[in-house]
Amino acid sequence: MQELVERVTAWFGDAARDLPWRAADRTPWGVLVSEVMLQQTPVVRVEPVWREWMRRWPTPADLAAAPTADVLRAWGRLGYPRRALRLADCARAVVERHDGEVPRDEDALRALPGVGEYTAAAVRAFAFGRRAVVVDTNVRRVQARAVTGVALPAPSYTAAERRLAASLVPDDDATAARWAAASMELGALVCTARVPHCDDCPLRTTCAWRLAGFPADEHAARRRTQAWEGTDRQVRGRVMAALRGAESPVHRALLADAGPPDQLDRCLAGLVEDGLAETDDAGRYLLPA
DNA sequence: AACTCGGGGAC
DNA sequence: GTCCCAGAGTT
Repeated sequence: MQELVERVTAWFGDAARDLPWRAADRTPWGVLVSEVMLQQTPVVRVEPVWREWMRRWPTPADLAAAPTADVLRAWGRLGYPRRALRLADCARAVVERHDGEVPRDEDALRALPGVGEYTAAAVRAFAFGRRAVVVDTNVRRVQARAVTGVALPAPSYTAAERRLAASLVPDDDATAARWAAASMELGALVCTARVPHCDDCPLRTTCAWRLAGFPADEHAARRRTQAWEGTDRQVRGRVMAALRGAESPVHRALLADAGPPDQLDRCLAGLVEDGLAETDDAGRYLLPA
């Protein structure tokens, strides 16, 4: 085994966080739910929502039968609520296509709503203990620094990164699955984006970025922070927060604080189009049944 | 390849 | 105010 893998997996033995979707009594469905919730959302915010979600809907069949309004309220403020719709669609697909059991086959996983390249690989590794090339934002950063010797990976995932990641994955299932969890954990806890904790890193003596003298990020100029103030996403978020909190359908006039009239209309139409909201016969807005 | 899609905590 | 977070789907 490569020394890189050995050092990181050994470190993981002591440093691994005690997360509920890693517990001995975890289920493949619980792992899948956690992965969807964790898409672009930090662990600390997901954990309490995941616990309540799994208590309420422990199996795909349970979630498949839940009203959309309940699903969206339970999703709460995790963000990107379309993920909640896809997760419910995913539960129905698991029930219909796979007799209620999360499939182990990578192609079958990828065919599920809300499951892309990363999530399919993560479920393979973490739910079933199988070999998979699991590359998230943490792994990209760890290999960019430790192997390639640059401060941060390119803005978008490249074929070269995928090839490098594949070359690092150990051959046997158990070690590969452990490497996947360990390399992600290193990026999340030590090899962090803003202020890396190199003194605590198991790779501090071999890290290519460190040995090169911590060269600056070459892509810094091209990274554009996503605008937020005044965007449709902000307005949509305000509308969804209002609908989640409402006990009865909401008249458009009561949503006027969410944004300027034209933008509000556009966002309302978009939310209806996305299946995140609907209107009653009086033209008021509510979460879908 | 570029774009859209939330929300909040750390700095 | 800026950055970043276990990405996916659409165009």
